[in-house]
This record gives sequence, C-alpha cells and structure tokens, in this order.
Amino acid sequence: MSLPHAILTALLEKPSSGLELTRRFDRSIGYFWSATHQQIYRELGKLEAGGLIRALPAEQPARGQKKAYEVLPAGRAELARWTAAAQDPKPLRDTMLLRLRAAAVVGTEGLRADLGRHLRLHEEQLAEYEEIERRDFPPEKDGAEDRLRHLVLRAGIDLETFWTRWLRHALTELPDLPGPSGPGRG
Amino acid sequence: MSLPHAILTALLEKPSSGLELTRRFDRSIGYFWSATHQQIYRELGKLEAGGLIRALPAEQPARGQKKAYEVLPAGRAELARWTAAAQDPKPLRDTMLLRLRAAAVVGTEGLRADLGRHLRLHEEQLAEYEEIERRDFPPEKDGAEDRLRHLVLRAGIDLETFWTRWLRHALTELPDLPGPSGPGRG
DNA sequence: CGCCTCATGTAAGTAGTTACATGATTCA
DNA sequence: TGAATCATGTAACTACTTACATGAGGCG
Repeated sequence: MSLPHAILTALLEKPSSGLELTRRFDRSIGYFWSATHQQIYRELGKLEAGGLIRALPAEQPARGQKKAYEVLPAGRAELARWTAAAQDPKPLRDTMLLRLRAAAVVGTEGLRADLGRHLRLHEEQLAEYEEIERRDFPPEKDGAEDRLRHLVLRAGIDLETFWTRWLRHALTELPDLPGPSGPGRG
Repeated sequence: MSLPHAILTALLEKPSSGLELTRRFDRSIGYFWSATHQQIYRELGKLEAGGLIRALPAEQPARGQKKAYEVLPAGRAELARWTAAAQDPKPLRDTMLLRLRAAAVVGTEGLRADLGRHLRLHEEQLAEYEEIERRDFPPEKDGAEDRLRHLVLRAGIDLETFWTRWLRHALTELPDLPGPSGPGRG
C-alpha cells in the first residue's frame, strides 16, 4: 500500500497530470519507488474516487486531454497518518544473491559476465546520484530545508556504493571457483 | 520468476518436504528470498507437474502425510540456465525512504519512533548474521568450498551495517526538523 | 472423546507487469 | 491526409498475501 502514498507525496510537491507524474517517477521518486504509467493512472482513479485528490477543472476531461490533479485535505491527512504509522521493514529480496547461492550448487558458468554487467549498471547509478548531490546539495548551502531529501539521496548513494564494492569483491572470488559444471569438468 | 529457482536450490542442497522447506526458508535462503508455506506448496505442485522435481516414493501420498521431493536432471539444468542468464537488477523499492520523502511535505510527527524501532530490528538482524559468520565461516578454516555462501552472507552483513548507520544518522537529523505538522505548529 | 500440533493444501484478494487500445495534437 | 507523438486508459496475467480448510497423530 505504498503507491498511493508515493503519488500523494508527488502531487503535494506539485499538482500534475498522469504523464507528468510518470516522468517525475522516472526521475526522482522512482529512485526508491518505481511505477509504470498504467499503475499511476489506475491509482489516480482510485484516489479520486476515494476523495483524496481531485482533478483541476481546467478543460473538458476528454480522452487524450491532459488532466491535472491536486491533493485534497483528506489526502494530506491520509499521507500524514501513513507516514507516522509503524511499519515493519520488508525482508531483503535480491535475485543476484539467490543466483550466487544457486551457483554454489550448479556452478558459476556464465554468472561472471552478468556480475560485471551489474557492476557497470550500479556504477552508472552511483554516478547519477552523485551528480544530483553536487547539483542540489552543494556543501556551502546546506540549509535545514532540504535535509530530509538529502538524507534519502545519501541512502541511495551509500547503497550503490555498497553494491559496487560487493560486486568487485565477488568478481575477485569467482574465477577460482568454476564449480561442478564449470570448465573444471565440462 | 525466482521462487521456483530458490526452491530448486534448496532441494539440491537437501531433498525435503514442504514443511521442511518452509523452515529452511525461514532460516537461511529466506534471508534474501522469503516465502510463505502457501507459496512453497503451490510452487512444488507446479515444479512436479513440469517434470523438474519428483516426490520421493516413501509412504502413501495422502493428505497430512509428509511428502519429500528431489530435483530431477531437468530441474538442475533449468537452475543452471537461470543462474547463468542475464537479468537486470531490480530498482530499489523502500518504504522508509518514501516515508521520509513524504515527511518532508507533511511533517515528521510520529516518524522518529519508527525510525528507532527499525534501527533496533536491523541491529538484531546484523547480530544474527554475525553470529552465523562466526559459527560457519571462522577465519582459520576459510576453505574455497563455501566461499560463495560466505560472499552472500557478507552482502547481508554489509547491508544491515549500512541500514544501522543510516538510521542512526537519520535520527540525528530528524529532531531539528519537526516540519509543518510537528510541535512547531500544533 | 476432545483438543492440540503437524502437515498439506484451497480460496480470495492485492499489487505489479506486459501488451494492447484510443483519442488528440503536431507536422510534413 | 497520413504518420508520429502525446496522453490516457483497458485487459490479461503473474506474484504475493491473508485467511481459512482438512486430515493425521499424539495426549489427557
């Protein structure tokens, strides 16, 4: 039940249409809660039906027309309630770790290439986050204003830093261990 | 499509019944790919129907009877194929980061307590991982055998270390910033 | 027998993904 | 006018979650 609250947050930051939301999810909020446009349109419909947001009455709401939404007081209250409510952290779920564990049984053949590819992808993501930090949070003007947003960005930077380090380490460990179906046998 | 492969890995490590798998998911594989017993039983049925595993013909397979499964050659081949195939990393999806971003808009009221609770939970998980490392991977007998499994455990340890550090940092940043609905206003 | 636990399941609902449909606008 | 793109949506499917059902065996 996080997508509606992600949308409420985005709409409070700036009233938007479905497509604008989709683009903003690609850029900023989607860095830690991604969503496709199909999810967003469906959820906008539910939020409107539930009285948490409303369409800004600009033009006729025909198909193919831009339709912008804003958050109603009930929506802001719901977001505040959800933000403060206790929620258990989700257990880790990571396919690459699972594949490594599987490779311990069926062999590491082919896995090395994808580890290298993941390393490159995480390096790119890290570079993107660091660029955002340089642009939006330069050391001289670290006002209290955006401290929370900076905190969230730091989590992204530190997580990508972890992955790049861990993947590099994994690549040094891997070649010595071809495993049962590796070149040592086949 | 990871659950069937998680189950194949677990069954290759040791043939098991549904309940035994459920328990092992709670302990070890579930640390990075959790699953409930409902998911596991359903998936066991599919894997058996697909000819990737088979029930060990011990007793009559009546309801309420233990039923153990083992992996067939086709299952091992499928797991090897999946492990080696390229897969894109899933984008980060974290509710706490979303809540912090929301708190920047609707205020941090109530969030602080749950940050502290999450810190405790992550500290506990970290302690559990470190205990496993002491028990299963002592420095003196670091044979090449279990290096991959150790690598996976290190990822868990480093990730929990990251979260505890980040949450402590977040707690130092939070009280200065009650936000629009915090004590500064209400 | 009645109750508890073990063990295996079924059913219904929610969330997310993938593929496709349709109207409006722009531009050659 | 036809093609490309913008913008909003529908439909079908897969994965996961939550709640409940059922049989077997042990115990007082």
